[in-house]
Amino acid sequence: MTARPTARTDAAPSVGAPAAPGPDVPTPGTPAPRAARPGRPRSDADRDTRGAVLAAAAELFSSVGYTATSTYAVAERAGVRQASIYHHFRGKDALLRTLLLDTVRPSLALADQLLDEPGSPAARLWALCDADAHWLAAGPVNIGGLMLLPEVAGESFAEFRSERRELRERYEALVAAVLGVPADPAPLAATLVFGLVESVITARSAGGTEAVGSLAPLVADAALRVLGLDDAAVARARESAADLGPGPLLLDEADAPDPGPV
Amino acid sequence: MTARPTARTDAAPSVGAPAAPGPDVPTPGTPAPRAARPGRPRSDADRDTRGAVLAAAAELFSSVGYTATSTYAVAERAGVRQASIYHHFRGKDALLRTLLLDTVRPSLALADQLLDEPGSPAARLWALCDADAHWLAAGPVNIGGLMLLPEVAGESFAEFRSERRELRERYEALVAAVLGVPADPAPLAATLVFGLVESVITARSAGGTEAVGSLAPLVADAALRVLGLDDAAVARARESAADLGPGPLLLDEADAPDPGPV
DNA sequence: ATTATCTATAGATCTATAGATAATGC
DNA sequence: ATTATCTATAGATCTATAGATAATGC
Repeated sequence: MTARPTARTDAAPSVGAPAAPGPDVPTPGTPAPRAARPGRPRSDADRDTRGAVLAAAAELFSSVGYTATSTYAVAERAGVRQASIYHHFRGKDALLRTLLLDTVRPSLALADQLLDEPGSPAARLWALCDADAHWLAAGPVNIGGLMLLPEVAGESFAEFRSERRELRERYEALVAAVLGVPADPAPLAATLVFGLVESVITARSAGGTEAVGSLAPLVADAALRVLGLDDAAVARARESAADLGPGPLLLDEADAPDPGPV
Repeated sequence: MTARPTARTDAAPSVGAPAAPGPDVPTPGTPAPRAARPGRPRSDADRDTRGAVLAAAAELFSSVGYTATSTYAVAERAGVRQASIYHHFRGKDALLRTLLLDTVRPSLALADQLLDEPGSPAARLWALCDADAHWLAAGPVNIGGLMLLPEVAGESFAEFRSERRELRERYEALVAAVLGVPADPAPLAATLVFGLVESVITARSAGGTEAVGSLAPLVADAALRVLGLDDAAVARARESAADLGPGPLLLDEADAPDPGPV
């Protein structure tokens, strides 16, 4: 008889309210500048409906959850009607699938680049951890939270899981190289390194963006310490990581969301 | 028009099927030994409906998700009818609230005990990390996954979040003691230590129980390495942790689920 | 003709309550 | 009288499709 809890906000969106003080709470960033009128809208180069839908889904899925977020809520935040989502995406799962692949692919590309590069394994692992941790800490939403959603275990997201397994294998290869052991029985320590990087996600969930602002290089340092490197070796790796090509810098630029009108 | 995806299994529960090879997939552990007949059942000391409902909820919430798990699915797995859940719990959220508090409270009790104990801070932090990591790795279900559910940010779970914040403060105090710095501006390294312990959860989600079987002491070692201790200091802490009272042992006993009839 | 949006809705859940039924234990 | 279970269902969503509408761009 009672209403079941939902993400849907039928009441006015209370734009002026102070909003919950919690971390990374989805605020009504784009207050839906949409003409609720049938028919194709007049051409507008600045309007990117597909991107707006994806951005809204990223915010809501990562903070509220996948199943707990209705397509209605995504549409409202994106400034379109619920049914319009289906013009751009096959279904709700296609939204999450797109977001997940967009998240893992830049990391995988950087990992591949670093595996080919010359230089000490420690420096390259440092660079990879720093870049991934920074990417997770500094993005406009806690995008990494998408990977932790239990629904990602479903079959719709097998391709993402496969690419993520590949990323993990890159970490394992680099960790093995740092330890000077064969990569085939994957070193258990790789789990710890991978977990250190991922810990940015949960720290950000709990403490908000500011709690992880300067965390990335500490994560990278910690990864090498876990592998048994001493202070001097860690410092050396950190410094040579700076000379490792433009990978991390390019990644940084992708952080900023599309600012809209030019 | 099309059915929306759901956790509900209307078809026969395929008990004999090999089940998905994935990690920690909820298998029909207790195949519902229930008499589907109205009226209070005859007294049975071995029947623990409340416990069965909680166990079913833990399995499904941690693997499928909170919103994605229907009360119908919980009841089916527990061997009762959907409405019977409400005789034992106020609502679906009370299920998750109970599970979360049952998860954090033993950890918090152990942390309090270790904070009072004499002995080196490093040894006590080692003991805490090992116990928590073991607890997360060895329980019958990946219970830690409950903490990572996005729905836990909701107001129904404020009490859990508060207790968890307290646990985090215990970690911060121990980390500060190990580092020899004041505890008030909480050391950033505590985030890394906390994250290392939590990484057991995501490692288990991805790789199953066997992937984290022997991880706990490695996590504890890694926590101290992250704080800058060298091999010798870590080894010393690990050994003195063994003499630190019965805390971890008591916790171990709580792992086993109620085996049912005696 | 194609594309991009909207309105309306079918059909499928899902949660929580109402109320019947039957055993318990004072 | 109380407790523990069940059957049945009200009322509230939620997803995806059908089909109308209007601008685009060849």
